[in-house]
Amino acid sequence: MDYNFREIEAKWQKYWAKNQTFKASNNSDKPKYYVLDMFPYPSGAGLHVGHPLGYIASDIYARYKRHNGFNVLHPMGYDSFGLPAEQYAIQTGQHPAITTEANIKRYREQLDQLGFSFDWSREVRTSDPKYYKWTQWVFIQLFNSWYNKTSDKAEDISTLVSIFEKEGNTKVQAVCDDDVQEFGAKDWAGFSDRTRQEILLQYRLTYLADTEVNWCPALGTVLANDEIVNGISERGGHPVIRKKMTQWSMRITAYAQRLLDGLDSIDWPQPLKDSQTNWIGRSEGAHVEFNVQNEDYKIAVFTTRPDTIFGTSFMTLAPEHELVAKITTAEQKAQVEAYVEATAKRSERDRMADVKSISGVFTGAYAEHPFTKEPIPIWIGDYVLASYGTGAVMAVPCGDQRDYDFAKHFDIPIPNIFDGADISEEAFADKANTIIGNSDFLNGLNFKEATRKVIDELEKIGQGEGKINYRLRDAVFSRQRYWGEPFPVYYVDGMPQMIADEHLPLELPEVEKYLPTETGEPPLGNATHWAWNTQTNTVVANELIDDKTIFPLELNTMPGWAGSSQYFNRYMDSQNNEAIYSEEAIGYWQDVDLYIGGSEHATGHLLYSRFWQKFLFDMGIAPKKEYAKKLINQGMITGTSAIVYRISGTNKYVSLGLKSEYEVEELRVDVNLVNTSDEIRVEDLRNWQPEFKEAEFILEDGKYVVGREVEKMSKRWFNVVNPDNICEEYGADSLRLYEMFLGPLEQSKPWNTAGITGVHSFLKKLWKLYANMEEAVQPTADNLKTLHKTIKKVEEDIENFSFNTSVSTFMICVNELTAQKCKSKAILEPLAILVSPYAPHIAEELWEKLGHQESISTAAFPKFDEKHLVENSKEYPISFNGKMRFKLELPLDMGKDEIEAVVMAHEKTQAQLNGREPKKVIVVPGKIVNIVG
RNA sequence: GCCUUGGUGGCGGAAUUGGUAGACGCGCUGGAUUCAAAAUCCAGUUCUUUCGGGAGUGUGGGUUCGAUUCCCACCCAAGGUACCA
Repeated sequence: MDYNFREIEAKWQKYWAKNQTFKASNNSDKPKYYVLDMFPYPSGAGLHVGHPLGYIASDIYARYKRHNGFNVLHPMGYDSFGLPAEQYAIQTGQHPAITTEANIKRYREQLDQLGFSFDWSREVRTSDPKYYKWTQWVFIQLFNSWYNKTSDKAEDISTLVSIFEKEGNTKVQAVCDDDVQEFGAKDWAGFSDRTRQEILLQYRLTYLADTEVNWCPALGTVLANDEIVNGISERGGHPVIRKKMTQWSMRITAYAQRLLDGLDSIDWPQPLKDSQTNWIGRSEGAHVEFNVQNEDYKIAVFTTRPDTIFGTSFMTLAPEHELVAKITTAEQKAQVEAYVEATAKRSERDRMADVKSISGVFTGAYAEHPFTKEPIPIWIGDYVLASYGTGAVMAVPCGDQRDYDFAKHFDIPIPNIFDGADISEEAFADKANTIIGNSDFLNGLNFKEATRKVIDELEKIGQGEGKINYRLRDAVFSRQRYWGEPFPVYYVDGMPQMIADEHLPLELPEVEKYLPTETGEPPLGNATHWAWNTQTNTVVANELIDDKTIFPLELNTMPGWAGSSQYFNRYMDSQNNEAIYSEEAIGYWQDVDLYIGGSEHATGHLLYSRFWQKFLFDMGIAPKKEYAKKLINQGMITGTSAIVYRISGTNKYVSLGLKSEYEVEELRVDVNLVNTSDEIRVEDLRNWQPEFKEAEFILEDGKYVVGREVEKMSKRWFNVVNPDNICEEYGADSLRLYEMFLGPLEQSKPWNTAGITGVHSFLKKLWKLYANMEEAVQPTADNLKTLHKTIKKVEEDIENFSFNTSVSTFMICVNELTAQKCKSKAILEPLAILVSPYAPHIAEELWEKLGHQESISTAAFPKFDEKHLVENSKEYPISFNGKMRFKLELPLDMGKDEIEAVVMAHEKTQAQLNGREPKKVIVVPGKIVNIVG
């Protein structure tokens, strides 16, 4: 009987679903193992062959762990809030929930078709109110918390209130806004309720703040940096300005140090850890305050080089700095204002990317050097960013290249404060070789000594202190979108109030239009029923708002990363409606053992989710500080575009081999029309798109051959390959094997469907092997050697996530067993288990043929036995000067001297030496012989 | 610029601590089978050669009996990222 993969795969997919084969139990005597994939955004385009790469790898690992006696949790769900569904809604009026539902259905069909061992009973969807109830719940917990630097963890806000009642805020060590006013216990007692709320908001882990955003007035919305090209919106080409907006923020900066420290405890790829480290951007230095001459203002700066303070010859403020308007002199006013306005039009990314042009304006004001009391001119320049540090720089041109360039450009003096450094051409930034000179009490000191000394002196005069600064900023958590989680927040007298836990979820309201309102409010401003009745605890019509018992609700929604920040924990008990998850569930599963996903999430999802986990840990809601022990990045699969060549100015197309004879244009055509030999059927092309209908084709050898180009898989290049067609033609097992066979999991690699015939015929050969199986036949020594060699290699490969080499190993194994005419059940039975994580359908079918009633998924993984691999001779490579020239079979127990004697006496050795006398003979028993000379 | 990863036949890739470079598969060539094709099977396939051999893992050096593997310098590609003070 032939290998009928269509029948087999359908049969076992049905079996697994019916028997809930992969349903994981929350209590078991077996050790637990949690394998997690990054859940997909269900886009309208469906899955392409790049998506399943990581899912196949994690599925192999999950199945392998089951064979090794683990209780495996392997869930899947959907990150189903997002922009594309909203864009589609704006265009068509179709509710995003409907689009999303349809897309999920298609994703599910495609995923099912690939035979993954997911426990679908635990599925989550971030857009499902039953799920986002808990996203809202975490938000409320964050609101009700503050960060206590003394205990170095988040605590309930009530502990902060009792500190305020006892002693005010002068002593408390808390992470909070920069501009909090000091108050005592008496003050606190006298504050109105509203004032208290305002103060507490400055300490909460999620808080309202005015944040700078890229505002596009024409689109009525905020844009991300990458949605802006050359200062105008990518969509529509409208102007974009920097604008302050009141938004929710997450005080992730409170966790900066712990997020950094935690990296040491997790097995994540080093490049990923590096990018998180850089993103957090810890730098040690000093906070220094400069007085403004003749004014009562102070300019605070952060510097990593306080040792160079005597080299300060000017200061630069970010154009947005709040002091700019206050200190600018009348003569400079026009120039400064023009510059500030020009800067507001540039995006932050723009300003940062432009390294070459130097611009800035003198404010006319002077600061005063803290030690020399000399005047220092204050400039503004767009190379200083308001959002980093204090938005002001003490410029030391002799020690910093940017300051140097700025000084040169504007003819500002460049005093040299380094002993023996030449600064005629460029700044001297070498900390290690710094000896300070020309700097009063710092003279003769090196970087470390000078830094310590200057910080001491700054503290003495009350104008500075040592400080650790982080590049990491608090994360803006508001989005002016419809298709996201609503905030469980209503406003009383402008102050945010949380809806009580028991009334969650607060569900998204219906709206007529998904665009911002005419007054520039977010889409939820279009809702007619979006007010909170505090008596009935329900959403009611807006016209009922009386600001006594009925209040307006928050109009922003949460960002994309909200729903993905704790989903890995929710899977542990995803159907629980009473709690985010039960203590028993998380007590059993603890954390993710293996997480597989793309590296593009390095500083987004993978950082924010670590932050939430640490918060949940502080609150006693999660038992682990880090939620994923091990993480692996899968590489991207690139597409191989197909190109046809049109003779310029005609409707004639010429085959690849003949294109050099003409002047041609390259056109990309659908790769699915091309066969494995890069030939395209002209008739198919005519039917594909109207422009080819009447075209003329110039063939070579009666064929039209296309050109190929490797590039990102994208609809616009027509190079997207869907798994569906491949499953139909070759089966899921072939696709699974082929995706793994392509190359190392972490590397990006091009897709070319042609090669799949190799793994497909491997499966056919495997199938054939079992057709002649005979129960009674005893395995030969060769059979056992082949089997155990394979067990050893496959086991090592899976442990090392080297799935591509296992596929080769299977091929070698089947080739050898076929050559040996192996019929023994004692060999074929364990072989089926070895193959099963990779090609589960065929493995189940063969397992059944072997006479088993139960699914192969729980069969124990075969045990490797060294004794079958013991050899007693070795084919020694005989090298001359390191180059292998011939081989010689010798017993493994032969000694060094004896080997040398045999080799030297050999006729081929003599022929190689051609009369020369060898200088040296290296013999490594069991490995190699090398003759030098 | 910086950080990270990578560079091996026509292609995807393999080579476990430095020890036979090119496993395995695709493609290609030849053959068997077939009326023919598909499918299947067999043989060959890094380059070069005077058929003895010689060269060869991005480039140039180095360490070593021996380097794809270790060290130094450089080139190229991909991804990330910053006027970060």
